Amino acid sequence: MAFAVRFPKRFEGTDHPVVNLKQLSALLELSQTTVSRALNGYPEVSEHTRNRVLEAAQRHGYKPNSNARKLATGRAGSIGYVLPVGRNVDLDPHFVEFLSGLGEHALVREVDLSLTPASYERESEAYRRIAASRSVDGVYLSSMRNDDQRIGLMKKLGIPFLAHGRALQPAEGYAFVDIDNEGAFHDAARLLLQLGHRRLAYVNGDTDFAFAVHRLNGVERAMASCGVPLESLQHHSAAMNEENGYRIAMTLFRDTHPAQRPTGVLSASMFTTLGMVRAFNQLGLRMPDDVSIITHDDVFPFLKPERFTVPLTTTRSSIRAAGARICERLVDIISGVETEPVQEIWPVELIVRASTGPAPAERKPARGRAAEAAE
Amino acid sequence: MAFAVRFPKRFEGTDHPVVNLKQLSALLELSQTTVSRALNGYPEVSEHTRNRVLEAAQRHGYKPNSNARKLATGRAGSIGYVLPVGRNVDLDPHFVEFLSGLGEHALVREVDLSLTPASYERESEAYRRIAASRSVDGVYLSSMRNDDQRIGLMKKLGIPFLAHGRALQPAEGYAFVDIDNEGAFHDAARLLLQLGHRRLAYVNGDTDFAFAVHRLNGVERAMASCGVPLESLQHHSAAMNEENGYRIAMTLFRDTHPAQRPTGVLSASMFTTLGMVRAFNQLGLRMPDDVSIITHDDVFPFLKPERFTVPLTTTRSSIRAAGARICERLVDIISGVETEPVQEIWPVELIVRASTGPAPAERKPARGRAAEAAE
DNA sequence: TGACATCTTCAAAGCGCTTTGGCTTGTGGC
DNA sequence: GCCACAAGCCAAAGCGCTTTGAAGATGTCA
Repeated sequence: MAFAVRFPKRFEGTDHPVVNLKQLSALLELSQTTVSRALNGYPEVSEHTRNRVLEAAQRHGYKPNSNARKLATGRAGSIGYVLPVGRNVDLDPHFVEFLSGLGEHALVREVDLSLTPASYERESEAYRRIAASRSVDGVYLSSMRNDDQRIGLMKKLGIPFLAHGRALQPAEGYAFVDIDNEGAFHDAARLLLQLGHRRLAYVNGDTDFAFAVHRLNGVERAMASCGVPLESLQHHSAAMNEENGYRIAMTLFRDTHPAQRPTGVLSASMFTTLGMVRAFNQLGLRMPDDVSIITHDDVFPFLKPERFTVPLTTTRSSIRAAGARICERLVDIISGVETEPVQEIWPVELIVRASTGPAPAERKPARGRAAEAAE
Repeated sequence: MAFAVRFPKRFEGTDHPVVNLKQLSALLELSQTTVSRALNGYPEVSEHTRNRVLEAAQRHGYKPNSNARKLATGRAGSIGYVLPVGRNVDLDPHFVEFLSGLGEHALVREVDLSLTPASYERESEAYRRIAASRSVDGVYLSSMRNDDQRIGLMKKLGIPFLAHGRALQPAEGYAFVDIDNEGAFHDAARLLLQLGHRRLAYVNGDTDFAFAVHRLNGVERAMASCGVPLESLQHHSAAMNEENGYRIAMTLFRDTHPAQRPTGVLSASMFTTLGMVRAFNQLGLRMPDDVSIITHDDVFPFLKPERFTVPLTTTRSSIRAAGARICERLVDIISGVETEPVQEIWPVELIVRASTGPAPAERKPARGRAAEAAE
């Protein structure tokens, strides 16, 4: 409640002459009202006066004190995000891309982004504080969980919000921007099935998160409609990093009986795939001859699927674009432009590159290969 | 100056009963003064009263309005960062790790982080606005350039600040946290030289940034003290991503006369190295037999040097730890605990793994190999 | 007992802006 | 000539908090 640290009043040694509204209006021999209105574009001030005011403001470098303005208007001019922190909490590396997109639009709309750190356990407390202290005009949520508590909380607290992603069940009454994870992985799985793959593996993210469940649903739908038994899917769920990708690939390909090994793999992230490819190299498995792989790509400029030794087939959706869109819509929601909660689901492209190909020894149950690999 | 968007007054439909100081003090039949003091830990209020107040505040869910508090105190309770945005601007992926560290400490100190987006060209304008609008108590700077203009600007504007990294020349009169880039790359280069490597390459980041120059200095110092001519260093400078790593490795190893090819390589980032390793695989070069490589590792949990097929020798420094430290010191600077600008330079560990080994054909000027490779 | 210090509490004055309601002035219609 | 109306401007009242200066209550000492 109290600041944990006592800050001194004002910046130290700021001799920089900061002119405020009162002084500016005195200089102009106008009332504060008129000056304020002139600056904020209200109509009840003459063009002549407005120009005088704008010129003077420019010349004296007048900038309204943001805190006073926030107090007077009740608007913060910023959007909030509760940043999950903790010694063992890793932010998604795609967050920088998301931020880039968000920031790009925030620049246009002249809003700031306020990050409130909170441990997962005390998350709801952070939202309560945000609501009560009115420090932001609205928040966006991300990493939506299956039964995300935050949606109800936001409604209860009356905080305008927009979700990046959506919870599992009844997606009612709240606004979100999501991608068609189900469709993307359906299409990806279907491609593998069409190529003759019958033993599929899916290296998924944490299924506490709704996107992971949606994707799994997509895979299963594709399998069902091809008449492939769902039990044949080797599904692994873990944090999406290089390490787990490698580990799971080793489990799937080194520690599994040859006849059980998948020939087609779906991977939830580029980092996961990085680890899997390392495992493939180590095991001497070639793409796509021995194994086909399709990865979801959030578009990360530092690691591009087309730059892999074997360019990767991917389902692609730019998370940067999502960031920009979320900023745009959240501002619309806050400013009352968007009145009914819109639920936006983006289609996802399936981009075929060299990492996918026909299933090996399609018709005959892979005898030669299996024997060879068993050794 | 005006909000680009008109926000409605207050959150919509907030029926959530927000109790303010006035109401709380009325309930308690105390003055606002006393309640405020009780909550903020001032001594001039009796224990009994303080307890009553705290209990009532708790019960009614009182949270001070942050904007009012900011206005009254002149303190923002948050630290700022100007986020570089633009269609072609990519944030450093390590930023998420930095943020994690910063956030962890921000949680302890109860400060928020406010990101103000700005294009590179209008950066200084953003700082001016921050200064005039008093929206944050201080800022941190990162990606320091050789002759960074922001240092002078911060001083002129009177914004308390702390730099992550430092500018090149006279590092006087401002506070920073930096790592010993010079020493790190000196040590790394020296190791390669001690292993007999005589043709070194350094795939550096953009030399507009001071860290890149410091590192280059380190490499050159090591070479000089081993009596290796500086001209022999193949120095490439580019954005640190997979793509450039691959491209430059191809230039160095495929497009260069065998006798000129480096045997020891220094790489500025893990992403760069990812691309180089891809090139090595493609060219059939083995680490460390054909080429030794040392990479700088900021510690990125999604991509670990020890998880490469050939575990990488690295210079290591946790950027997450830097984030936490920067938050800590910035708050100290703001609150007046740190009075003189402290310049902190962290040592960097050199961690030897399998990607470094003796130079191939050390004594005899690599005849067999060269001929072979030439083919 | 009076003078004085100490402990609690309070009323009121900001912080710098926005916004309400009202006051002048000028214009046009009748 | 009078009224209605719009345009342009202003004084003052907030927004919800902190903090100053002062006052009342209580205790202490000579």
